[in-house]
Amino acid sequence: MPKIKTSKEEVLSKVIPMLRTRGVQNSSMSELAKACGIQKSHFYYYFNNKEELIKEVLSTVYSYFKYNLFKIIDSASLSLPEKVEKMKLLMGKIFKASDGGCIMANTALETIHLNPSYGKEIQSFFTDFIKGLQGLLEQKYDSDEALMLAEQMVQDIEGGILLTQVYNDLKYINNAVSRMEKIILN
Amino acid sequence: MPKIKTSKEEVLSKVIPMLRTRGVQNSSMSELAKACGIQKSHFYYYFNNKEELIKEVLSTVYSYFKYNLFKIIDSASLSLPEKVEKMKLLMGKIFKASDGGCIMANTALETIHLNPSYGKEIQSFFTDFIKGLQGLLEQKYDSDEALMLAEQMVQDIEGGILLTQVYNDLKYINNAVSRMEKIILN
DNA sequence: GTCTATAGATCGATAGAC
DNA sequence: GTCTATCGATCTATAGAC
Repeated sequence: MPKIKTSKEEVLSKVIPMLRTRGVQNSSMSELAKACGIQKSHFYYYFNNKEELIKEVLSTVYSYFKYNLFKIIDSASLSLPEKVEKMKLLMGKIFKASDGGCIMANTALETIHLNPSYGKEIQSFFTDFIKGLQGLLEQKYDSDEALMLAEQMVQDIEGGILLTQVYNDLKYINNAVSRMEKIILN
Repeated sequence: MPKIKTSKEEVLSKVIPMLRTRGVQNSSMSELAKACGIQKSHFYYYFNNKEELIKEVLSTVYSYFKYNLFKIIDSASLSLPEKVEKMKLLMGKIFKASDGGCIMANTALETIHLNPSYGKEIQSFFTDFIKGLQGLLEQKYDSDEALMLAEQMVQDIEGGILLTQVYNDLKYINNAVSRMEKIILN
């Protein structure tokens, strides 16, 4: 029997798009395992239970987002338009609308009133998202106004992700991103 | 056992807040029945299956929203500020953030990639929501710009409902509503 | 592969209104 | 005696977990 090593990272990367489209409650451990090409029992070798799996998924997404976001924002070499362009690419990766939208928003709405244990990661994600945009805006606006605008942008984008899925039409998320770009670049 | 008549409407009204907070998948027929003070089996006297129950819930919410929305928008006797004020009240009823936010958005994100049968009602809801706001805006903007602004408002509000739940802080939805008010009233 | 709990769903029975 | 609202018991499938 050849031992093919499946890494935890590999499992997580296969599980994330599944959870993003199907949601937490609608994804059974069996389905998730099958999507990874492993036995369900092997899943419990990596994760003690489903809740732990979800937590690791959320913290994986969060870490990835946070690292790349601040790499852009804090870069000394990038111009503002270049930063905006890279932000758009990053958001495109995180918010695959055709693929279920924003896993943070989806998980928040699905679980927040039932299992608060995911709340910390979700809050951190949105806090950093807002902070990142605020940072870009502070080149042209004072701190308070930058914060308010950043919050508005995140709301616009998340609402756009919702409508994009409801109507299966990318224009809503695209419009939100255009508005963001226009305000940041003046 | 005495014969106490429970109406379908009564059942729906008790089930709606439950579904709004807990979501579709997280609300079992037993729990829903218990919340109504009836046996699970009696639920199937009113609804053939869970899917039918959810459909009736969504169409109840949609009908209520649609009727009241256009009663405000199309009123000949109300001034624009009065209309905005009444809109705010209506939205407050539909989007009880402390009670789970927007059942249409929640259900959309939870089910859209799994059970498209709820899609029609959800789309109609958002279409009317946008149309209503567009109607108010057309007193001051041309039709195209009014539509774009209305879409932006809905996205801002829905994103605000999300953040309000994530942070348990009403400021996000309140800010979105303030922005809406300001733009409509100039 | 097996455990246990629970999901959605169905059935038959019963108590009263007509 | 039938019709209507209700309940308790039960079935089958599948969930998470080991």
